[in-house]
Amino acid sequence: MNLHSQTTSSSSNSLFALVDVNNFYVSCERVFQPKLEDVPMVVLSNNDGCAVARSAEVKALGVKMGTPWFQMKDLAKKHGILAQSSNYTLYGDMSSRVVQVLRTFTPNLEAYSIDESFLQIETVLKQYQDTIELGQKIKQQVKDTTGLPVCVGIGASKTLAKLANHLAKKHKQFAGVCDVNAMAKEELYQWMSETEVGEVWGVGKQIAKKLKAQNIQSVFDLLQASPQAMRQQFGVVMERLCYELRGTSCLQLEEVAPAKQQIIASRSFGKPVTSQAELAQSVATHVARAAEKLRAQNSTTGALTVFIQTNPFKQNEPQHHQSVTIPLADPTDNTLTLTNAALAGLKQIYQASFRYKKAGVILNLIGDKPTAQQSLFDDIETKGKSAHLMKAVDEINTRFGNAAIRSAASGTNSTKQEWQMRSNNRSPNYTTRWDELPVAR
DNA sequence: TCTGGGGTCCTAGGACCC
DNA sequence: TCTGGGGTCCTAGGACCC
Repeated sequence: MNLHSQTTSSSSNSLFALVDVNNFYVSCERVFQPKLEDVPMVVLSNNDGCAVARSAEVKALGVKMGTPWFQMKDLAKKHGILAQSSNYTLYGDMSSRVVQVLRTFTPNLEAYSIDESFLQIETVLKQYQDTIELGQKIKQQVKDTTGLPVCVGIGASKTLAKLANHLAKKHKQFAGVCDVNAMAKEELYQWMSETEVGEVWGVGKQIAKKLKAQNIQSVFDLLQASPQAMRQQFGVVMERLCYELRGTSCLQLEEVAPAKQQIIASRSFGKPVTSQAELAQSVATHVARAAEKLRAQNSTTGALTVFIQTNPFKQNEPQHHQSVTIPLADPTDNTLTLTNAALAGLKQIYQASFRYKKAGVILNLIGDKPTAQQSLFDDIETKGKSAHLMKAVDEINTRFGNAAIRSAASGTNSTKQEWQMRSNNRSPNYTTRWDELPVAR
């Protein structure tokens, strides 16, 4: 159907910059409390559970991301490490300010995460002597406008830009800006052989372990591995990654964020919870937050999952991790409707004997009809029997996938049917096939 | 005593269809 | 003993990211 969906686009002359704020949460706190500059510090997760950001001084002490605060208290005392509770509203606001500054350089920007953006810079370059000058300018501009320190990595693919950014952060001689594209091959290979394979974007703990077992230790080793062989062992994502490392860009800039497929709202409890009433209260809160996010992206949801779980770290206590998915007759964004569904679900899975440590809800948006999708459906209806139909269906396919086509082709009940089908664990019997489309021929 | 909260994509395998 | 072939769609789970 869509021949292009599996292929990857490549262009030999793309150039990406990755701009990443250093120790983002810590840096945000320091902007508003300058006295914290140079103070070794961490920012803590909810309930002040564990460190989600560490200042350079703390990283130097070997404290890992996600270390529980109680485990590092001794170290903290010894080195005067300061802990801050997190303030996500503040970080979100600072994040958009940074993006705003970056947009003044180019509109071809992907806000990849709260503290990172990819920029496509081939066309911007003309105005600068070289990439390093551009990088320095970006760095200076962000610092002057927001007070936040950033590093800039540049490369021919997103993966290489990531790697460059890593080098810029880690090695002082780059002064915060590193372009692996402009480097002599020998120098790049030198850096690559000094960098552990686990640093590559997309190579996590598990894969790094397996790679090392076959003596692929460094980024350079991976560069030399055959992409086909890597695909055989680890799948298509890994193959793509190999090409990216070789400078063939396979991952495009995603300037407009695709609509979410899933919205999660969950929290750990400070203390274990045993009563259903207490769980119900937190579940209701989570539903309200999730529904807000849902409306913010102009969607409705066709199903809702509630889950509760015990403390997985308490291995000597009885464990319980239960969830239930509730299909909704009509897709909705109504908080009250969703709350009722969630509480009914909670009732089903709750067991009084357990000490619960976490509760949450997941809105599953597959089967919903966001605004953009709806307009395409309208297109089919109005253009009816013409070639436009196939074109519109094709466009829906590329943009929204098969689920959307089924919805489009089989009418307004499709969502309901789809969820009934899911919950009964049956395959659909209403799937409309290409050759059955009512008006195509 | 105390251990975050989001997300995505891919694959394997089963059910089902013709 | 033999036991189609080609395909879709779903779920669960694994791996990854920040």
